[in-house]
Amino acid sequence: MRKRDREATKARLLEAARLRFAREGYDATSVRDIAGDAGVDAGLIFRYFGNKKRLFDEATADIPADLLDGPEEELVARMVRSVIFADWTRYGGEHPLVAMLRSSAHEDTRQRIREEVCTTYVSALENLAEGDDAELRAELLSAWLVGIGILRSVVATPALAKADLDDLAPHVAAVAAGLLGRPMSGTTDA
Amino acid sequence: MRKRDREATKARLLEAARLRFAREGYDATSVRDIAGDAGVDAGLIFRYFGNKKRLFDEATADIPADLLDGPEEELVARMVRSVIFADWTRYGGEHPLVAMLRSSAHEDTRQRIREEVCTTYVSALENLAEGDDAELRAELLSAWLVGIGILRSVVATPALAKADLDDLAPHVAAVAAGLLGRPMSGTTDA
Amino acid sequence: MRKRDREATKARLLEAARLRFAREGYDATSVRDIAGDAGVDAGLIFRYFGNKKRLFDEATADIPADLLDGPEEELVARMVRSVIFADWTRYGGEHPLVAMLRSSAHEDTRQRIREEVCTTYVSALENLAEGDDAELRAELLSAWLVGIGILRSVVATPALAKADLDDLAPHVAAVAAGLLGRPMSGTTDA
Amino acid sequence: MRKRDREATKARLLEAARLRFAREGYDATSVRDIAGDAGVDAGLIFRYFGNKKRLFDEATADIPADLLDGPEEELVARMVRSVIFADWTRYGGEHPLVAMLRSSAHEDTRQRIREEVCTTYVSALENLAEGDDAELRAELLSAWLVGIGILRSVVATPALAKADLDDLAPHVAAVAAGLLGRPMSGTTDA
DNA sequence: AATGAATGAGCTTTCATTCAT
DNA sequence: TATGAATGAAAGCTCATTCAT
Repeated sequence: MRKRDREATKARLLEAARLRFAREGYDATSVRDIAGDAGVDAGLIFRYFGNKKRLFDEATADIPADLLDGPEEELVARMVRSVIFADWTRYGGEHPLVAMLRSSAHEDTRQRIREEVCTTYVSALENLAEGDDAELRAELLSAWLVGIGILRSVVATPALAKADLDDLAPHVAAVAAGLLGRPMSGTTDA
Repeated sequence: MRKRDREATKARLLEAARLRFAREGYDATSVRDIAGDAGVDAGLIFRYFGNKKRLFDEATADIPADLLDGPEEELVARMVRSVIFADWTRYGGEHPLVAMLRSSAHEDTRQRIREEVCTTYVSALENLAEGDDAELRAELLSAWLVGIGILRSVVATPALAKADLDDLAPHVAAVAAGLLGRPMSGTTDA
Repeated sequence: MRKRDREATKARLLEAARLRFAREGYDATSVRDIAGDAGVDAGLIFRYFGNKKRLFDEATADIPADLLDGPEEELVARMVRSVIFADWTRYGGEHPLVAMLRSSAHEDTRQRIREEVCTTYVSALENLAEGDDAELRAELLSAWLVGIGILRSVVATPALAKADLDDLAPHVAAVAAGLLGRPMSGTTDA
Repeated sequence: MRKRDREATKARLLEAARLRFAREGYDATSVRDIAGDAGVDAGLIFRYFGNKKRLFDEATADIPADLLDGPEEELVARMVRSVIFADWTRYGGEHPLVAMLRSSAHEDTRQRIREEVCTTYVSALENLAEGDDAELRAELLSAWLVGIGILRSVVATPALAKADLDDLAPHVAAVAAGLLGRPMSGTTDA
């Protein structure tokens, strides 16, 4: 029996859910796993969140988006940092989008990923792209970010897994410039 | 006659397994689904393959690799074509790697994807990259391919979903050149 | 004041319990339903009544019995009126006995129905029956009343569901007379 | 492990289901109870019947109706015999309709009872009733049969519980004649 | 060797009930 | 005392897997 503090318990359940869902995906995670991690009874999940799906939605709902704060030419660099160097401890060390891709068997989840990718990444990049087919180029750049996230944390290829932001900087600059048609910085100030 | 049937049945099971696993992922696919698709009893899966996991491994083992046939400067273009335009009917229309990522909840699968990505894509690209950190650059390019495959078929972002090879050609050339440090073609002959 | 509230809350819980149990039966009614209807926390049910079963017993304990007030020859007519035309709003519009039959899965409840039927209906009718096997005839008449209640409100057969007391009057007189061996009225004064 | 005979197992499950549902009602019966009674695993219920509700429907579907075979004036007597003296061992010793009333919390079941009562009892009796409001009188007689069944086996009132067909014969004749407006026999040949 | 009946563990979810505050 | 957080035992149902025939 726990601290009998509703908000704290909800928070612990969300925390545990985030980690499990991120690491193992929706189907491979049972509500008992999550409740066990949180140290409470599984029944509380249903009392507090209604059902497993809603817990998932709530647990993966808080993708932060402060990407727009800062100089335009550093946007891509900020995105790379966000995708692979930010502290996503709560999502098992991975970017939430990469984590959610684990659960992409369900169309619902795919739709949420799509919206997230489009509103957060593609639309921001689209504004920077010169010329026509800006949307396509923005998506191609987003694809790169997603691919980097996956290769680094899901697949764990050797070089990417141990690279740091400085290692990536020149390549970020090169690819971003090539796709957006304008010079971009590979590093960030922060 | 007996042997024939056995082999034919195994083949049908593998075929069905490939499609189901690709489209719905490992967890969301039941052995009964697969057996049903193949028109045989589920018991045969255990007789022939031992268990579900081994069926999965066998079903996803045949990623073909004729990528090296052809001019070097078209390698990346061939890879893009392979990732998103080849006829992966047997894998539900997606590249096998993308399909396998659906089932990446299990470390086993991740390992297999890693091996595949490294031996087939990274190593081939590494040979083309000039200068040091060739491996990292090869991985970054592989990441792009993987990301494109995912955004196109899993996430289905609008522009990528309807792009064809010609739309991508100039961007392929630009990015590949930027990362590999040498001029690359965006199209293929074939 | 404290006591007042406690009593008022108990009363509201009993009220809500009566309706739910009557309409949906014991098993299909949850203590949270009842507490919700009464606007209080479910815990109070256990504080006040001990457990669900005792709440049920208490909620269904007050079957009124003013059937004996009035002329003897109108007794059966009064019973019919009581069974199907009285205002059993508190029991979901049905006679409490019919409502309790919904919960007759438990022997306890059956016993309580038996006592109620025997003390309230059978014994009153037995006094009116001429000749021997008076008890049997009284029970047969009680059976009719129960059957009418059930067909009317549980099963909802078409003719009975829309009949009023006048439609039934001649048949009540005929059957009562046939079973009791003496002339009975089919209508009541009230 | 049992005899590995699908039909025999299905039959045993239906048998066990009939008894449990009849005695305890739908809600109070668990699929594990039924499977336990039948000596097999509960999973088979879902394999063979789909779900609990369909098992219930199938288990209670076989209400026989040979009531029309025989002389018209003995119809009511045959019905009484059917309701309370036939060997309903498979339904826990009660007439299936009475047994189904235990599960009348669900509108589905009520509807099935209504149809059964109307097509089997009311319509047969309606043909015998003279004059107008024949339907109402047929329903009133059906109500009596239902009431008798309930008082005898659910409530178990003393006189009815130990009566035999001969004890009831004169009363059957009297009530049937009173409601149908024509002489009826209280006994049957068979 | 092949079929499909049977199994049992585990899933999400509900519910009566307890107990800390 | 009263609130509501927490619990644990079931419930219906699915699934990979085994094994008699």
